[in-house]
Amino acid sequence: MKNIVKKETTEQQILDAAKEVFQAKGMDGARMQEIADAAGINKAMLHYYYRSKEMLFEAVFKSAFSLLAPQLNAILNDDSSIEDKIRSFTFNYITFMTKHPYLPNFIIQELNRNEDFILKLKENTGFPNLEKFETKLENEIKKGILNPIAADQLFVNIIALNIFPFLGKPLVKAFADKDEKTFKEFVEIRKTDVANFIINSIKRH
Amino acid sequence: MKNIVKKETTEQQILDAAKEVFQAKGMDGARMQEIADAAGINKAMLHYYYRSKEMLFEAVFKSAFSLLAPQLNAILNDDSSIEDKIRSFTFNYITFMTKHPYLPNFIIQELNRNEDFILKLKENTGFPNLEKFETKLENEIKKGILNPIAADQLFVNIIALNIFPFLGKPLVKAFADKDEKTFKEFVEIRKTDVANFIINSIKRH
DNA sequence: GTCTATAGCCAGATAGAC
DNA sequence: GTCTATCTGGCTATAGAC
Repeated sequence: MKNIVKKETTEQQILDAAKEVFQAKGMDGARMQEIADAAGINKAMLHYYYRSKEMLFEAVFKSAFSLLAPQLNAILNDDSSIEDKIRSFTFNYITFMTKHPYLPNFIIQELNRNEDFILKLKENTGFPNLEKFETKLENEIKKGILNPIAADQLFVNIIALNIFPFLGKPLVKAFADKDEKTFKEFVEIRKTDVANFIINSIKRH
Repeated sequence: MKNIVKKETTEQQILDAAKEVFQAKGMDGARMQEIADAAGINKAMLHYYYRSKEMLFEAVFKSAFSLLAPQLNAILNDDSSIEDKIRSFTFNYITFMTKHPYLPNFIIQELNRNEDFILKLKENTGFPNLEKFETKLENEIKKGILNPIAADQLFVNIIALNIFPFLGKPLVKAFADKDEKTFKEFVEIRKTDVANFIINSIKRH
């Protein structure tokens, strides 16, 4: 029986350190030396395990995106009502992002830097798509529960309202004169307010 | 009388080229050589006019932000009703961004990279603030025209819905299966749809 | 003001000992 | 597998001719 001590493999230590540095500095701003220091090992090890900076970055990026995709699929593919989807997504997403504040900016920035990444991601099974969401939405509109709205527009509205405060955090803090503490409170309120805002707009009165 | 030929100064040529390259690649990804090539002049000239890469970047950044700020002030400081503010802002902003698609991503990315920039910007007069918007909003809520909502939350919702599709363009294209043409149509629809979406949510029925 | 040439540095990658 | 030392190329910045 082996000791059950917290003994991560070197490979995993590197990946963790790389996540931290890449997410804070981006591909171009990150330095291999800084990643090595953060991992507490030698720079040569990075190349031993991941061959090149580019390949290490891709490993980090895929790992980051694979955290985000299930969040989106949850709203797109479960069977609850549109209203329930919106409420649970908003709450879960903001809770999740509070724990990973660098994540949205990292993904957006790198997707804009290199359009090919998105093609690689789409090859994977489990890449989010709107089909089920659209069917469900049209159904509820037909029933008169919701006002007419296009599925793509509604979906983009939902993720815009949830993601933007994290992307534009410095802007939001500056415009609305918030420090770290009041920004946290601002985001906390959104866990329920954003869903109310959306539902108020689309629900038939 | 001098010839009225299109003869920009070298300094302006450099700034234009730098805008293009910095906005596409970011501070870390941009290369002085590429900027020189885009300007059709020598690399040494960049340093002659702007001293260093950092200073050239700051000139570009300030110039970019000074395009964005008046857009925001328009909604915050004019005297029309909240509903009219939202309708005109949405239309104007999306029209403007269609012509400067790299702008939002550039500003957001660099603000996240270097938090000090926002402090420098706030020193300028004309930096957007919510005071007038908040007063106006509270007034209309009191009158019973609008449902209660906090000014900061509403303002962030408005800019989120307008800016996000440009920030997350690769994501939006991938999720909703759009090419360049259908993405343009999608954005075109938002010029009026986003305002309707917001007003529908906050207007008293 | 504009160019060519080059200094000086720094980062990614590898060779090779252990 | 892990380290130290080093190669190699590319980048910012400047010196100096015109």
